[in-house]
Amino acid sequence: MFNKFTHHFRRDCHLCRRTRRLFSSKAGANNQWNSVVGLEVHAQINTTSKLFSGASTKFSAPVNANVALFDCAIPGTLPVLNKKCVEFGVLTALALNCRINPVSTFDRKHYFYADLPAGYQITQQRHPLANDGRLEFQVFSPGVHKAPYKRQVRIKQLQLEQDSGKSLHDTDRSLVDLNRAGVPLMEVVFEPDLSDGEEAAALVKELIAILQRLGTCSCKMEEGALRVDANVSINRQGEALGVRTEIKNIGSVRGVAGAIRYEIERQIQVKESGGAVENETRAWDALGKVTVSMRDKEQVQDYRYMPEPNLPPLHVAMGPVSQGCVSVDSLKSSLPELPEGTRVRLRESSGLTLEQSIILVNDSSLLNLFEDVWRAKKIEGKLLANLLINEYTSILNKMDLEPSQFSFNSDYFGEIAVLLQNGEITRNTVKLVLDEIIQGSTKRPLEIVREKNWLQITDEDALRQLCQEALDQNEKVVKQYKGGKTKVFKALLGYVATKSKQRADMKKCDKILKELLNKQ
RNA sequence: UGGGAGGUCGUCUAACGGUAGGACGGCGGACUCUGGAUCCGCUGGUGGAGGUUCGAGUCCUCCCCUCCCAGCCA
Repeated sequence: MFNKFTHHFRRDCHLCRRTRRLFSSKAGANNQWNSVVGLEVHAQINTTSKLFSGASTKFSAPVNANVALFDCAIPGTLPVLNKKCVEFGVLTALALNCRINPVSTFDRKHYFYADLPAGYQITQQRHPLANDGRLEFQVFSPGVHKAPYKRQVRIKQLQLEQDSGKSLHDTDRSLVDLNRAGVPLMEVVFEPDLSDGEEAAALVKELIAILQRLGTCSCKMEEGALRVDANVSINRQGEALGVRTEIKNIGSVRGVAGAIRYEIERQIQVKESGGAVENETRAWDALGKVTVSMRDKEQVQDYRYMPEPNLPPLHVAMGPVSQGCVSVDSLKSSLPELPEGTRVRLRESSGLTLEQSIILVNDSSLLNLFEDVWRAKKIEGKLLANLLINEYTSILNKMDLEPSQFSFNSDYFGEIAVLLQNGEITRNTVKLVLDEIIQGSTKRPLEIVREKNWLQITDEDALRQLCQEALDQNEKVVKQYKGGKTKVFKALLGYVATKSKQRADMKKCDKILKELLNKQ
């Protein structure tokens, strides 16, 4: 079930350098180790008010501005469950193919810390909102894995819980900000079905894409709206699973891959040198690119779980009669198309490649533009996708714009694509026309092309004339070519391209030039 | 981690998307020759993987690395 862990040596990889250094005295090859990775994801639910109080969840509010009496545990205050949180939780669980539990319950998880005024966190330990999901995702990391491949991970459970407050440590004192206390959280617990950091990062990316499509979480990791903890262990092929460590403080998708990659290597080194991996919590240090043991988490603490007496069991309606409960059926029917569904559809009905479908789904602006043009014009999908991914993105980059910051007229874009598809303009001209329009021209592409005389030159005689001129004007290069240095052929083509102002049909020129050279 | 700037022979530095050049170093040779001089020749490079293109150092995606500024570390 688990893939063999292999890490390909790269000279410029710091990890490889480190590994090689530490292994230098050992004959240890690391390729007989399996690595097993599981994730726990905390996602803040995208509601305007908190899980059990009416306080705002706004991120950048002044310190302690979003605190209801309940949030600071004033005696006598009671929790009131936010229905929206349940709906979003169920919606998310459905998207993750979970089994929704008709009845779930809340528990108190006790621990002592300054930013937890009640002394306990309300969570769903014993009977969570949903169980037993599964998610398929593509692992696409060019430069690490050659080709994209598919992976499936099981979801153990999805539960609702409160976020804690935040402590700010000064040099001589600590301050507490309770704005985050009670913010709704969905905790998604994945089964350890992954085998390396790249897969884990790909899973997090897919989860982010899904949550954003559903609108149930902003997924801004830099704001802590989505936090990932990873469990990592290694074992020899065929043997029992190893002792696992838990990694916290992973602040980015890249960090997910980096932290797990490092931790696997670290555990291999520990075991290869005769040591034992400890069951401990480690923190990812993104600067030093290492995981370090968190001393304060050394003692296993007893959370003293107990049922939350102030909240009744949570019922959700499974059938057609909802009786005021959250209705699973109606949420199910409101599920939008999920990212993987879009990718499959793009491949099957528009003929895109796997990579094209992944890139478009990663950017909703590009995707929308693609869909609009695709619906309106008869254009080959691959050609259109490449145009968007390469030429269009290139121009936006040059202007320092994100795709979402510019709204390109899809009608005009379609016209450009048709012009290219029909061979009326060259790919170089496509960029020029795109540029004109982004710079503010409101004319139709066809009009621009006509006005500027940018139509492609395909006439054989005209091209032959251009090619002959290239030979006549570049005797030295021709001599080099005849002498066997055939790569100078590019220089001759370049002459033609420049002379024609990039309007020549270069495929034809390539053929004609070769003919002329062989004739001489 | 975020924002900014970068990554081409060992080093420095060029190449509207069209033959990857030059300088220094290194190696070899020449100069009737001991010069730390001069000249000639050779050596050697696009951080990585995919993609677009007739053609990629240059365009697209992702990854890696370096520098600057600001953070973070219940």
